[in-house]
Amino acid sequence: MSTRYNARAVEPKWQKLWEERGDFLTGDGTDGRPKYYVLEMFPYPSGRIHMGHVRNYTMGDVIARYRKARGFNVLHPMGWDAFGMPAENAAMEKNVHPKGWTYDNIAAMREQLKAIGLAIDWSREFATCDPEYYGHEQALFLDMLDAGLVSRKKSMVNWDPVDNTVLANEQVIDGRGWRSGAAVERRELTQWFLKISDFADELLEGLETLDRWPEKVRLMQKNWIGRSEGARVFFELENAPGDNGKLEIFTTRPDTLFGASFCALSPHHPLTQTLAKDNPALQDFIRECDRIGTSEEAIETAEKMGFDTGLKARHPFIEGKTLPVYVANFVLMDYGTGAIFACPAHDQRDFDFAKKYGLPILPVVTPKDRADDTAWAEALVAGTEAFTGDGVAVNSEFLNGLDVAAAKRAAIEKLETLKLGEGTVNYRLRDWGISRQRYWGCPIPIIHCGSCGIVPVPRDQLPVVLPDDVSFSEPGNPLDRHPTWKDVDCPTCGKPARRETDTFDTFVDSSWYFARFTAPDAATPTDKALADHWLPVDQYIGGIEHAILHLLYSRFFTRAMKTTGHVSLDEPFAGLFTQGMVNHETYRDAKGRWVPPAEVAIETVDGKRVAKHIADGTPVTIGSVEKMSKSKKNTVDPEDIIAKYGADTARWFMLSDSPPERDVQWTDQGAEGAWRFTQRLWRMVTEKQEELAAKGTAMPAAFSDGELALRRAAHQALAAATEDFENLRFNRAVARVYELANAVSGFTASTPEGAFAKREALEILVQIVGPMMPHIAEECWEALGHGEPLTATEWPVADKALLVEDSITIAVQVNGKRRDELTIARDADRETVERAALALEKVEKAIDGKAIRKVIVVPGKIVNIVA
RNA sequence: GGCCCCUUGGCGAAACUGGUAUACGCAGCAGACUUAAAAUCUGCUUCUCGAAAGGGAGUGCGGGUUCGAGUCCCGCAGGGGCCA
Repeated sequence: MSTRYNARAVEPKWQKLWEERGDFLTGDGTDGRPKYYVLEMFPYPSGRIHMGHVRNYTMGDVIARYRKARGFNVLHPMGWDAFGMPAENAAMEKNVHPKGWTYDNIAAMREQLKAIGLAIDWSREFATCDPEYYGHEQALFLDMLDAGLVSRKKSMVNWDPVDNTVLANEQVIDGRGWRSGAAVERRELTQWFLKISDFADELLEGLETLDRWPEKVRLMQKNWIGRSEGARVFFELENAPGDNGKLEIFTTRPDTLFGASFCALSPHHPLTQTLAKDNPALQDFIRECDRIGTSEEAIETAEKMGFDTGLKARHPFIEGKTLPVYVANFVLMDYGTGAIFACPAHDQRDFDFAKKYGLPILPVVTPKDRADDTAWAEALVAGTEAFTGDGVAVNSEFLNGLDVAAAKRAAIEKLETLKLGEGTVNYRLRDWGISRQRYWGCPIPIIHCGSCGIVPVPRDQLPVVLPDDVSFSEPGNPLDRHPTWKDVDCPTCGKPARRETDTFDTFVDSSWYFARFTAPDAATPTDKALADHWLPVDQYIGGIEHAILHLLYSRFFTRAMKTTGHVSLDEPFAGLFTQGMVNHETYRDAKGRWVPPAEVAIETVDGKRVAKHIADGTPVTIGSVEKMSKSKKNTVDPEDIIAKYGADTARWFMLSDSPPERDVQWTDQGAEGAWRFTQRLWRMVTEKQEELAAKGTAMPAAFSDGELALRRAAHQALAAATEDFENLRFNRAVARVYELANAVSGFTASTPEGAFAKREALEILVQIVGPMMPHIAEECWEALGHGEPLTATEWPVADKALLVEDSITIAVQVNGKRRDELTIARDADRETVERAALALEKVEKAIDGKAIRKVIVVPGKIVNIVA
């Protein structure tokens, strides 16, 4: 009955059957099975899936199918992160409506995802641009507003003067808008904020409980939150205008106050703004600073610049000493208080600044072993680097002799006594600005009334729906330009008022979708009982690029939803897995243009790989291996691969070779290899079926050595692969499959016992393959005579008795060097093992008559003879 | 600059808790089958000396701990990430 395995015919057959049977529909969770929620980060509907999606969703699918077979009630949903700029760009470039473009893309991508054969409950699907979904999001926002978790304040933004829109920092490239190319300006805008910083400590402490998250991600979030202990210090100003008698600064190094040589204000500090009013030179300076952009990195790497305000600040500890006050470009308004005192000897930025403007550098901390070393201090002042390490305070009156930590405490104590400051904790984490001046996003449900001020849209009027009749012919926000949409009567006083025309940052949409999946049709944002049943997500899978923003926002949102009564937990994702990227070689033609892999033919000439154009044979240069990207054209289209080899092959290749957290390189040979294995598996099951015992044959009482070896191989592979699935080590599970397949291939059944062993091994093989290549596994399962699909079949259990060998082979070392090996009964005692080891000819030769000083016997592992 | 991670054959990689380094795959080589090719099957494939038997070296580099180190510790180099 052996024919070639035809994936193109077989895969749709099983996909149809699973759907008809409703195999992947999740009930309400009340059937008594333990729950398991597996989720992959939902895709942006760009219109086409890419290999990264295939890898991501295949991993989640293996987990979903494996858990289902293990008796869990699995929730594995799919949806669309459907708001965002690309839809508006398409509208501008191709004259299509964002809505139509998005839903068309969703339809196309849904079909592509379905072709991968994912075990997904499609009945729960939604898109974040569905008015139903974003209406609930608006309700959540209003709940948060009521709970005091929302604020409205002015903040600095990157403003693109051509597109008339705010840009995120990552959309500013070399100071220019990524789309328009216009020089980006810093502007102060009034925006809506979610008070994530209220949760800074909680989000930090919560990281400790996430023991199934990668250490790397937890560390990144910890750094991002950036908790630092320090002090606020009030400097009295001698000649400040108006009521600006005190300057409040934040410092993490109050121990270096005696080394202070100047104070510095952010260009956006209120005092700076006051001073600038009648100082054109300062106005020019501020403008120059603004040209650098808003990112910390840009500001850090820019050359230090300062402007002397002429103000003098009184030193809190030193009677009669005053410090000049500068405006400096490296001081951030958003961090601390927007003002600092500078100790050049012990801070690199202060040091660079002091050198440039000829300000004093006074070392007040020295390394512990250099306490009296004036030469060291002179060298520091003359050099180029500040000393930021731990040490001992000097030239600091009451702090002298204390180490940095003790000096900090003493300095804070003194400041508090003098009422000139206090110890405080500062966070790098800032509140989350969620206003975007864009059309394709969730409208912020607020009405601005001339009399009543800011009025929330009444809940019975939700959702505030985006208007369809908008134009993209000119830049700016189409909502703002719409002739009638923003005109509305004030819900409170009834007078004409105006809708908020900003929409939410799309990260808001993705901060709670995992909760909505637990009850996608609920009339409220969540059905609390169901959310509490299904959450947290047991295994979340996605790219490392979301290590901070999406994951931190979701953790915050979950807490905010708990505060507002929508869920009962703090941490939404119990387990997190960050998968690596899919890479491919790059190719360029003679003119340096990128060439897609599909247009390149590769041959081996004299052992070297040589590439040329398929079309005309012109030479192509093989470049480095990089992440698949449109710009480098080194992409492989999953649709092409599925059309050529089938989904199982693509899935198998994505799981083999590289560990899932690491990058994987797509190669044609690798894909060929995966395809060859599908064919081999099919042949193993369908050829020589006369060697197989009938289905359901009772286990014989005894087996020959060879038969027992095959049974052992099967059960050992099963036990190992089971553990690999538990730990998401898919590449190792793949290796187990190959090992077992090799064992089956090398076995010929010539007895009834052998026939039993071969069927047993083949069935186990197919079952291990099942979660990874579900279609061919079903086809094999059917060919083995099973009427019930594999999808509805329980995971097999390995026979423990077959996992241990009676006799084992251990290495025998002499002086730590392996000389021979020894096969001996598993339960042999130490003496027996030692005697057998010493009797080995090679061992005797290696000992060479020397006296044996010690024999180390580790049962089941090794013998080491020290001579 | 600080913190963190990584470095194993020609390549992707495996090695449980410190115990036979290189499983499994790819590529390559040789052979079988075939009129031929493809497909398939069998064998070989860390380096090195050797006809072989057998020996020596070997997990980026240099040290250390240990009976024993890919694995633990210290230093260095290269690559990557995050923060500055």
